[in-house]
Amino acid sequence: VYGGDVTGTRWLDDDQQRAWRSYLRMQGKLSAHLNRRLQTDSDISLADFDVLVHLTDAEGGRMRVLELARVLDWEKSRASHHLARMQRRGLITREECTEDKRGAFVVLTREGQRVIEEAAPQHVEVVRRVVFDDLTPEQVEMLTAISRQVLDNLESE
Amino acid sequence: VYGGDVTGTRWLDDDQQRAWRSYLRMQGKLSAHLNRRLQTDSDISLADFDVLVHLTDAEGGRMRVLELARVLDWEKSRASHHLARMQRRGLITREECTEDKRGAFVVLTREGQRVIEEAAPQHVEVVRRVVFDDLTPEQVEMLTAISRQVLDNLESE
DNA sequence: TAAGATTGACGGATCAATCTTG
DNA sequence: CAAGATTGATCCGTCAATCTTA
Repeated sequence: VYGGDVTGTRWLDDDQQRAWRSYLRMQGKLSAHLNRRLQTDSDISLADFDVLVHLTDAEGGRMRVLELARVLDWEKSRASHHLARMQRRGLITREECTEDKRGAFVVLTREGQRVIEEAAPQHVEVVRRVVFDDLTPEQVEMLTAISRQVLDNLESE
Repeated sequence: VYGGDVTGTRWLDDDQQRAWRSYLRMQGKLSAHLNRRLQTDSDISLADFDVLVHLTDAEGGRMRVLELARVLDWEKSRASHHLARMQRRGLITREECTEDKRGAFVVLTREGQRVIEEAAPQHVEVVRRVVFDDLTPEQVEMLTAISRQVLDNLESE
């Protein structure tokens, strides 16, 4: 379809089609792989991982729900549902916010800390091996440039 | 976390971290955007789109379920569930396979055909505008190379 | 009324179990 | 038993509605 020709639409040329199909295939397989590894190695999802990473980086291992949603680029309801599941599994807790009684803090538990410390090195190792070990510095730079260009274009859509 | 330094793990260097974070952000926003546009413009998901595209390209608009799952790189149960939903919405039908009575054909309906013909040009337009219009031919080539390298590495994991 | 957050309903994805035909 | 396919349970993500406090 990306290369058809029926109407006046401007389709993709051959190189662009090749790039687009490779990208789609790669991104699907890569995220599936990272998720699977994280799940089998550390019993968490990529989403759990991201939450734990951000909490670890935050002062006192605590963050407001909306702040977390903002940095992760998640809808607030997604954050709420996800945090509820993580709380059930003992990875985080909630604490009430005394200054603003509408708000809530998300707090990393001991167990959550243990899990992320175990998971992070293995995860980075996989990312390095699968993505970066065989890319030249020039390709790495280009990947950044391309991603940023696309992000820019998305902003102005 | 991708840049921490606690154990003997080899972490990512600054350029790699920058590239990885940009990529993750880009891929999340891009797929969200494409899905949202397809949903609001044509009332289908990206997954529906892919199914319809492959059926359109197939002889007689018909394909075996497992064949479809293979080209889309989906689990067979995902295919089954997804096709059931698409059938409920009238986009496809199932026909029994006379040669091998275990199997089933998935067939594009008139409505499915109408929908994909309406959706495709708009979708390609968005992809071109958001991804390709501002990339140099060199960057397009590099995107293909990077994607293929990562796919290769995934094969041998 | 708006901001911070949770809830419920529903479509989507995965896994294991199942059913039917080869 | 294996291959083609469906089903049910369960988890995830989105949307709209809701609840509470500012």
